[in-house]
Amino acid sequence: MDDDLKFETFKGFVSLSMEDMCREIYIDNRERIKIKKEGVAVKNLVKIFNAALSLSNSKGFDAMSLRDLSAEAGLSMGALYTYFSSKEELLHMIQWQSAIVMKILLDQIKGMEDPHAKLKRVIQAHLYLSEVMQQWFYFAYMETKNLAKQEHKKAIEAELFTEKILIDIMKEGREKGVFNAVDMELTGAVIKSMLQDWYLKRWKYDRRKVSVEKYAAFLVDFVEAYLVQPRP
Amino acid sequence: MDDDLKFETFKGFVSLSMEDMCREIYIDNRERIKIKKEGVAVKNLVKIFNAALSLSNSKGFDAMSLRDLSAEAGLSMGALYTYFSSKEELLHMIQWQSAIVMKILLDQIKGMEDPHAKLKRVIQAHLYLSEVMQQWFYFAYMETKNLAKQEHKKAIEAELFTEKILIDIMKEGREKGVFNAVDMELTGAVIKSMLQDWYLKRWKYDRRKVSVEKYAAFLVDFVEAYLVQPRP
DNA sequence: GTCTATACCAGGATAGAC
DNA sequence: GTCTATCCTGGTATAGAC
Repeated sequence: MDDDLKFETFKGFVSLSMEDMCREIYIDNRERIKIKKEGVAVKNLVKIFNAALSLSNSKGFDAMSLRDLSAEAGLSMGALYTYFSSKEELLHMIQWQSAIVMKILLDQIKGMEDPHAKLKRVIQAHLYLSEVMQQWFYFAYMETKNLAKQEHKKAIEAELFTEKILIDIMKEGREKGVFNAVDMELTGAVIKSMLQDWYLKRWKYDRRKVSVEKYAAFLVDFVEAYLVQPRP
Repeated sequence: MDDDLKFETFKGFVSLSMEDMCREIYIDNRERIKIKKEGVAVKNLVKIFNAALSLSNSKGFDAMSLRDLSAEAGLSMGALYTYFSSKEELLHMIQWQSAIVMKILLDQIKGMEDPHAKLKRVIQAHLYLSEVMQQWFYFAYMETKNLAKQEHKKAIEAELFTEKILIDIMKEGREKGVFNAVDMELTGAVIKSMLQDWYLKRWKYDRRKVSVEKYAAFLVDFVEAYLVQPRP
């Protein structure tokens, strides 16, 4: 099956480690960040974002005090403020990154023809992406409500964007006669919810020792059963 | 179809309005609450919980200050503290209620024999329940992380409890030979995630004008397709 | 039973030494 | 570039008048 994407392969060609992310954040915010040596800045940003994600994902961004953050990151309060000018700015920096990454999804299905293969690929890519960046995805989901109105709207659009990709694939499959006629909006919505479950309930899948590849294979089966079932 | 439960019917025999909930909370906490006239107490609890759910569901429980709450509920700070003795106690009072309600689910499938009917009923009942108590379910999901360790554990058990119900139905169906052999843990997990999506993404389903009955019918179809598909 | 006034502290943010 | 010391707002909580 050449439409099958392995997790290891995927990890090989995306550069999304904590350091990759922090370097990108640094470059995007060169003017605002007071530290000018890239090496120093990236090293500290890694500490800051690791600490920030870990703390806010366990107790909530709002409940995380900057003193907590300072202790966990091993930097003083003063040092923190050379990387962002307010707690809210920190929130936006984190939120922003996870949104940007979505474009990777689109790349993954470019040039594919077969709707079955395309559906499978988008499910795999979404899960693999959220596996590599679990903390970022979890944060983005849980802290949406804390965003300012405009940013909040953008987050909602990001969710609908993924659904749109799914719906387009279903439409194509319908036109080519390989999928059933179904309510595509609802189908897209529930697929999305099952994709999200993977990064929202890691405690559950970890405990049960379900790998991301297994979950992906299951999900593809599950969805295909509905899309190609023989109808009476 | 006599296994079909209408939303209106369901609403008729559950008593879960805001006033019902607050009366129950009052009775459960008679000693702690300083106000002794039931009529007065329930009236104010309605105001308090309405305000608390609305505020915390839009900005997060932690971000909601008691000054906010006081203004929204139309009661002074002093008055608030006659109903609970700390913000944390308020959190627990809210969290506790939504857990208790779960037992209604079990009642709903008692005495049913056919696995198909049972599955349908549990999906409908779960969705209807979360429809009537949307704010409570949303709160319980989003604020789990703020709970003390022990309470947090209880919340997780509640999630696994619902899955257990689903898994038991699948087992029964498997034994009776009416369902396929599937990975029941994974299937239970994704059904749960789709049930949760209904109360977590109300903005989406409202916007698309999807009724709870329509969503329920869709979900039943979707799941059945997987459980009874002809296998090669 | 309810309010106002106030105590007290934690949190975000910054100035200035090193 | 980083730290310590400090400012001050806004949060939780309570005392005591009505």
